[in-house]
Amino acid sequence: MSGTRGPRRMRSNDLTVGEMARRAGVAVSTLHYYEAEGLIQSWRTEANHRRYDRRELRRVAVIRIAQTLGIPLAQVREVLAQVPSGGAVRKADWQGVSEIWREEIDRRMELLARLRGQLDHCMGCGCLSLENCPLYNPQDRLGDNGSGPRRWLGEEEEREAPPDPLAP
Amino acid sequence: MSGTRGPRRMRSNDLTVGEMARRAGVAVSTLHYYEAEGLIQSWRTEANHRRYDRRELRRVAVIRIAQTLGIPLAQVREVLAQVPSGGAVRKADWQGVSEIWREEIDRRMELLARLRGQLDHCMGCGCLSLENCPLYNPQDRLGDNGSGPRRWLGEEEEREAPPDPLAP
DNA sequence: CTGCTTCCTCAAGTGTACTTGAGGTCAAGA
DNA sequence: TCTTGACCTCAAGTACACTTGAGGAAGCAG
Repeated sequence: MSGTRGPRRMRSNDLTVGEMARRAGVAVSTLHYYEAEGLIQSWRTEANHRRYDRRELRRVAVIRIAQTLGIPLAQVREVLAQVPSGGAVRKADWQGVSEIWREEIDRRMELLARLRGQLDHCMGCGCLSLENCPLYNPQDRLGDNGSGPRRWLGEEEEREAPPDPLAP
Repeated sequence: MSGTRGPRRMRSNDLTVGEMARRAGVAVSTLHYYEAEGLIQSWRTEANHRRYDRRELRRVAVIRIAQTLGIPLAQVREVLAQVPSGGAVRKADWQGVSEIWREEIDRRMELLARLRGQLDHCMGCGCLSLENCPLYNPQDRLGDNGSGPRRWLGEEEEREAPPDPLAP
């Protein structure tokens, strides 16, 4: 009756991986992964099954938001490190996270706005074919740092602080 | 004098890979890669060296813009396919691209704005800990399609059109 | 007790976007 | 002539964010 799919709980109201996965909208394997990466935490039952404090859901939500923004997990981890996983989570902690994220969002919105401007200007007038277009010749080199894919401008800026290649 | 670093050109004013790389702000290997992926084109000298029409620079610029936005190369390829690589490039072609991109940018800006709103609301009031938060429980499943990483919402939307998990 | 589902671990695979390295060609300058 | 630097190809490596698969244990329903 009260348990069409209310499974294997039988003790606290903590969540199983399956429940977490359903509720957070991610795969079970993703939660395993996040845990292995130190982004979320769980305790184990005697049978070695994971149990999650409901507050971990909040963390997963935040991680997902960040992913939507294209923010790498390493950065997410740093930010989340400010909010202790177990124990007394203060609202202020989350508000701190919110503010950091807001800045990130603002930064990206600004970038998008600038990009749109560039598109309108450069494409509209054809100046992309000329050398003085800021998109055309952003920095005279950008492509020789590090291995693997580079995600978004934030990363480059940290390495050698090359002024924003898309600056007006 | 006029050629402190004006190298191996000796015929047309087309660009070598090295020149392209410098001007576009990418690594030579990246240009090789883009070419292999069908995003840009070159012709070869007798020595089998690549030469690029200057217009290819425009393409690289566009690709880079798209990358900044996190748009996968596959999508970029589709869009660029509208603009023939060699031959008569009409300004209208590029304006078409510009418009598609603009939509993309607008979409993303809207998403960012909504995310910011969610952060302010959910984090500020703590509703992420409740089940009726749209971020908290986006779709009840999202994590079981396809392999590999999923980049951004656009991809999911195409697969099964799950209504935007971040809709208000 | 059988069957089903959920869970566990660990290793390996996947997709995207590149980079790195080995081994070699080609042309111009000291 | 020798060396240097730019170029070539092709295979393999790398980073990120996961997923898949093998092999097995736990727990509840009938």
